[in-house]
Amino acid sequence: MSARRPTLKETADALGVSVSTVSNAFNRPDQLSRSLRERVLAEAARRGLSAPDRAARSLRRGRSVALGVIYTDRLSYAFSDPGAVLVLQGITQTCEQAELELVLIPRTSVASAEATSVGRSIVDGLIVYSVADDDPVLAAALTQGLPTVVVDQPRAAGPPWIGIDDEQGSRAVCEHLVGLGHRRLAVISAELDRGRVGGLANPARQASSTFSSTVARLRGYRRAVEGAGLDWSTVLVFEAVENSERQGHAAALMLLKDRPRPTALLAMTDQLAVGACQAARGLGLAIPRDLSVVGFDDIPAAAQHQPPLTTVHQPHHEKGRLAAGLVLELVAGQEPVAHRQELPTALRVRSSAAPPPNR
Amino acid sequence: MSARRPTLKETADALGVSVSTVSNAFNRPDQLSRSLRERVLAEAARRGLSAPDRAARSLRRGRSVALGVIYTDRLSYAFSDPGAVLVLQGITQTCEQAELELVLIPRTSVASAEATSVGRSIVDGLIVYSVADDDPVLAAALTQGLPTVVVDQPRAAGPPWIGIDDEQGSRAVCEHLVGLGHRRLAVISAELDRGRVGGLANPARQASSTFSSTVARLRGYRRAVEGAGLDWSTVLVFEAVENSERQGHAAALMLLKDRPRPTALLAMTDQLAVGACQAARGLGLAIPRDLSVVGFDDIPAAAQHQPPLTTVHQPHHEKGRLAAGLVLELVAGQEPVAHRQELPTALRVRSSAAPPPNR
DNA sequence: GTGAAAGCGCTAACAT
DNA sequence: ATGTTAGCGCTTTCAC
Repeated sequence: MSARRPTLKETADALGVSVSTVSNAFNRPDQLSRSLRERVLAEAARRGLSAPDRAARSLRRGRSVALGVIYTDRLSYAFSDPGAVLVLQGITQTCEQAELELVLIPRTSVASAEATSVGRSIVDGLIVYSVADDDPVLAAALTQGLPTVVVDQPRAAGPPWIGIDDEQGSRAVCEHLVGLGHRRLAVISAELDRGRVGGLANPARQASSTFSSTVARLRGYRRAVEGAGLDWSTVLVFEAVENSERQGHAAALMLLKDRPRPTALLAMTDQLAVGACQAARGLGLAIPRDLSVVGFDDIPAAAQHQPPLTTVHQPHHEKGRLAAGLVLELVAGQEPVAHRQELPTALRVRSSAAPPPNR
Repeated sequence: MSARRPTLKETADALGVSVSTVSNAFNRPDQLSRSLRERVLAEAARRGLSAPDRAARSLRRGRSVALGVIYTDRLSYAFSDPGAVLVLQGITQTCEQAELELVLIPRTSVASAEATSVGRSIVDGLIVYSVADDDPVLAAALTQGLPTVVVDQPRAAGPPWIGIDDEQGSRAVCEHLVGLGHRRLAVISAELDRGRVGGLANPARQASSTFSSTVARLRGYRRAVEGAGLDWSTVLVFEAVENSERQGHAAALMLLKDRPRPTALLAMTDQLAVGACQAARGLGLAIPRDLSVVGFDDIPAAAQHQPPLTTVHQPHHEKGRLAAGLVLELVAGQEPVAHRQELPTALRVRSSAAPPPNR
């Protein structure tokens, strides 16, 4: 690995021209004669200089050619969440078209100032994806004046926002269950706050949640439950500490201990639902005969699952595409057409939910 | 969105101290008194300056705090390939631990000099993942002296390499099929070259492939076929132009037209295999009764598939982790312990392959 | 413990 | 059509 990166100046000196000529050869072909430009580019290539240094260019121009993404907590989790992968794909697609790099920014564990750093010049705009209401990263980005859009959470954020109507979606699945005749329900919830306590969460803890999508979905369930004349306080809520089948499994095991046993499980994500199904099966319960399980997200695996999961569809890919497009508008200095875009969800009735047993 | 990003100088002036003091407050806490540091940091925070400008810092220091990834062709495809997603997750995990950003670098369609640009200072190291032998991007990175490691392809690359023994893996599945009694085989191949012609590929075209993993897998199949005393030229090879179920579907439709009909399909990826299964089913063929189908990769969906896919397992996640670790060593200036790491594959016998019918 | 000054590599305004 | 020049915002000796 050689030491120094070739520079414009070097190339210029070798050719006996000025740096700006070399710079122009790269940036403004029309500013010099065709032949000179070719000579310059050839010499540059020979020296391994395929383009001007990015850091210097960014510093000088005051902007880079990249978008950043910040995801809740551990960045690597984004890749184990099929929904997040689709969102990222949508974002990437837009970046690709705009020939922009995509910078995945990890959250450092340390709570230093550095930790919330999202300096301009390394990215021109930022997508803050699914972050807690009290996450300092949003404020940091905003005070820096970095063009920022929020995806999903926090819902109440000041900057442009793209997400779905979580409450409506969760209410729809829950009403479906209630409509089927279920009266004993239990919820497998996503994270309630950054503390991620996990386990059974009483109403007080539910109320203190700082993940606004979680809050909204919980509210949707609750509305449906109370709409059916049932008492929300009888509905057990288990907080999963991460979106994984493992947690869904653990949650179901816990919830199914309750007596009389719930006849339906409302999982806040499909992955949690899948894990719950496994747990139920391990307990000898057939789905949907002995137990109904519904999810949320409609990840690709939901339809493949046995039995196919009844769930709430949301346009992940679209969400990503639109979010990236919105940041681009912001970066370009345009006033975005739509400051808040709430994308529709749709109940997907498949076969993991059926009327409760012995009825 | 405010105009300018706050600077160290501004903060320094407001406080009546020098820029270097502010810089020290961020970078070398021990260089100033505790109280001054606190005052500085407070003032900085008030101005929305959470950290020094990244571009300026990178320029000055000669390095950034990021790794880059370049993936074949369209970056967004990486997110629709479950194997690639796992590799990215592995990479991300290592980045996270090292508190490094991950830059996904799109390939620009234009074949300009700019297109192959991977300037230092925006990334400290580069992972070139699954790229054609003749892809100019590798040479560009190398002549720039950017610490680079290759994952999967090209296999013969000069820089450190991490991948699997493709030939051994494909040979193993194919021998499995031959051992089951299959004599009429057909192959659904991954891309043969950057041109991506698609469709049936004769031996000449097969031989001209510039994707070295594809070449190796093809060779593995061939060895197994010839090892059984069969003639490779009777084995139809269909080139898929992308790794998708769709292409697998199209390929199978084509290959199953041949008479006598193949009794087994060797798909070079699980996604192609899944698509092939769908096509076969559409033709009224039961798997594995009427047709055996095997894949490669052992993506998570392979085991979930109906029927569970017989395939070749490879450690995607591990590959990503190790690759990122290797770049890190290079960046640190260390001579890497292992310059070439060939990770093991393992045949996973499940139920999508069985003895051929009427035998 | 704090400040002054040089310069990282580049671009863009201005000269020629 | 090409060159000169002044910084972009920061880090880092080196003085004090």
